[in-house]
Amino acid sequence: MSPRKARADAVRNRAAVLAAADRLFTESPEGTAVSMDAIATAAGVGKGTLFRGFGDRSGLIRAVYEARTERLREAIATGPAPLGPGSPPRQRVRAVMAAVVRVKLENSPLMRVLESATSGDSGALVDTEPYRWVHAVLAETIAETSTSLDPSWTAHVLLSMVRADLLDHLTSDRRASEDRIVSDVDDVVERLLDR
Amino acid sequence: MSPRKARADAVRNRAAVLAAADRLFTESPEGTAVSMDAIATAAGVGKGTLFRGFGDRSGLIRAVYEARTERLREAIATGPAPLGPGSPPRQRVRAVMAAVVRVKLENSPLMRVLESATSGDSGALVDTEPYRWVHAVLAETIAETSTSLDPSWTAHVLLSMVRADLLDHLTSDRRASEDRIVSDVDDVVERLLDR
DNA sequence: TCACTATACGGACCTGCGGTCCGTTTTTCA
DNA sequence: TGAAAAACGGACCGCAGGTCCGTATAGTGA
Repeated sequence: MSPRKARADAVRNRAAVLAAADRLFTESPEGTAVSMDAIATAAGVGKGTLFRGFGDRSGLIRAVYEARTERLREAIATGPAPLGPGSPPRQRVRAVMAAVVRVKLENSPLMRVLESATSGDSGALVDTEPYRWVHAVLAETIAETSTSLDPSWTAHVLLSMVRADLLDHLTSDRRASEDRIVSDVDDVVERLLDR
Repeated sequence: MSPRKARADAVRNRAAVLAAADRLFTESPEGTAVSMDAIATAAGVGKGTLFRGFGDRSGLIRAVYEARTERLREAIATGPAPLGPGSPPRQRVRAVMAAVVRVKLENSPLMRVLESATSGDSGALVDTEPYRWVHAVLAETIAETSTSLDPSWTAHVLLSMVRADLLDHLTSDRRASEDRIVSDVDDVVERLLDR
């Protein structure tokens, strides 16, 4: 019944691939595509190994993304206030949004890749597991608030204003600093949760 | 000096290509890619003609998009109230947003293609000419409002909540009707422009 | 320690697509 | 009507995602 312990080389390779992919996505100059071959080569692994381990390109990207955001997800799911579940609703929504903005800005190339990789085929970003998860957390928290808006819709609105491409546009094309963006986002959150 | 009148066949072909592309993008089943070859064949034209006339794939998509939204842009730029420039600011923002939502919902496949085609390479949706144009109109109109929020940022927020993929998600996965979405959008607009 | 088997490996290979190129055809204009 | 300018179209190219299968190797039982 026990399906034999996972092979050591497979585990090693998976880690190597994730590390290489993370590095390439992050370092590759703005708007440069990163091919699967490049990732395989950088990881010192055959292409077959990539596809066996992650299914397809978007699977790999998702895996990298999940590795990068594991800590944040944990902090939100089980951490202390203001991110964790114990916090007062409004504070929590604001804290979560601020954290999301910071993570997206700090990993902007990866986030761009993620968001455009998922929007290509049938599965939109919005149908993605991580999106659904944050959306659910936000919606539940918003529901505990006194706002008269629909919680689910409001959560979508909040998340849509922190899409990676928009954030990127604000930091590059304009003079907006990270703090400024966080503060602008916060303004909108307060508006929407007021009343 | 006068650079010879445009050739009749070129004009005919351009129209045929636009029509074929529009039809294919609109009719192709959810999540099915439409290749340039397919468009060329459907238009009864060689592939070279496509690329000569529109530069590249995203150029073609943009052209189709612009043809489809010409009327709306005109109504906003020079039309009567509530869309046109004469209207009271808050009314105008609300009207523009409602019109945008309706157009996006009615042309959802095309809008999806447009938004993902532009987000692929360096140019994000946000750097696109049509986006910049609506954004400018909204920002200017918002500036005439009594809101304390930053007009440009607010305009970005408004536009981000009507991205095609989100709208699609709301209509398909949930039970949200077109009217419901328009009304939800309107709620947010009012919140943001209040005070 | 030594088979033996399940599992993973890796890179040659396939396919489809965006984009280019250039010999041929059509249109325009004098 | 003839010649030049402009457009045509489809063969062709390179690249990237994804598959396949013969080979290598980690685990397992004796």
